[in-house]
Amino acid sequence: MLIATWNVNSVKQRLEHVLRFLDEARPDVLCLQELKATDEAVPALEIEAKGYNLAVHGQKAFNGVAILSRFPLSDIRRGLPGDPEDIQSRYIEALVSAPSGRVARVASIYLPNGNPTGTDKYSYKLRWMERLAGHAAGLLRLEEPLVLAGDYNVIPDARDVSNPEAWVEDALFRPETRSAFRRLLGLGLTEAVRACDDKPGLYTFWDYQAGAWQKNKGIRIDHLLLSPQAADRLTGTEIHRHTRSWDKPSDHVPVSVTLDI
DNA sequence: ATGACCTAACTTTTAGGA
Repeated sequence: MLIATWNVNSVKQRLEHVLRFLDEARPDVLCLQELKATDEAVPALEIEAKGYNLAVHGQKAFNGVAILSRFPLSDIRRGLPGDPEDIQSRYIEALVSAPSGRVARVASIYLPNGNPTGTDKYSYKLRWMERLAGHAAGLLRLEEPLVLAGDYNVIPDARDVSNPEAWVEDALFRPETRSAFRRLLGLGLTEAVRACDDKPGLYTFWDYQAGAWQKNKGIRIDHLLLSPQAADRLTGTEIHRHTRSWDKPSDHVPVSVTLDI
């Protein structure tokens, strides 16, 4: 089972890119973030015409997440539990049933950016990460293949950024942020890309500004976290960097895992 | 070169992103 995640920075602006990726990579499941569209505004017919089922948690103008799947979806949950006041659409999960009869539970996550630090935006990010840890702990007790995929807005390590000195005060790289990410891993989750490759300079995002792509000034912030039952079946990962050179690209590229499910 | 972008919206400027 090939499971991919991609922050598309507007699903309406990026529809042709999404359809092209579905044709090229043939993912069984694709998690999308930053739809920047309401449920009704997501181009469902075009996606379904490619043979995908669609579960959406949209929002006007900002945020918005979705799960696309070639296999049936059930147990769809919209919104991260833990704060009834939180109306931002940043979390959706579903149970994917493969033809083999095996299942995988998959979540599409758009973790808050948190900048600037020292504001309520940063405390919201840290609170959101604590809520995610609480929810993940519950999911792990199900002891099933689980993939928490998305834009975490976390640079886990200095080797995941081209110029770490410039990022030390940034909400994506601050010690508290990285510590919260490590706590998530400490629950028993495996970060898929690092389970397969420890090279520095694996990036998933390059800013639109200042020629970041041309200079390869990237950061790695899009991750797939696996339960033990998923990690046991991990056979490979891929960062689909070539999509960053497409015309009018997203600033993020897709990342995928292959699981023997 | 302390430069340089992109998106949505009750749009012609502002907020949010990372």
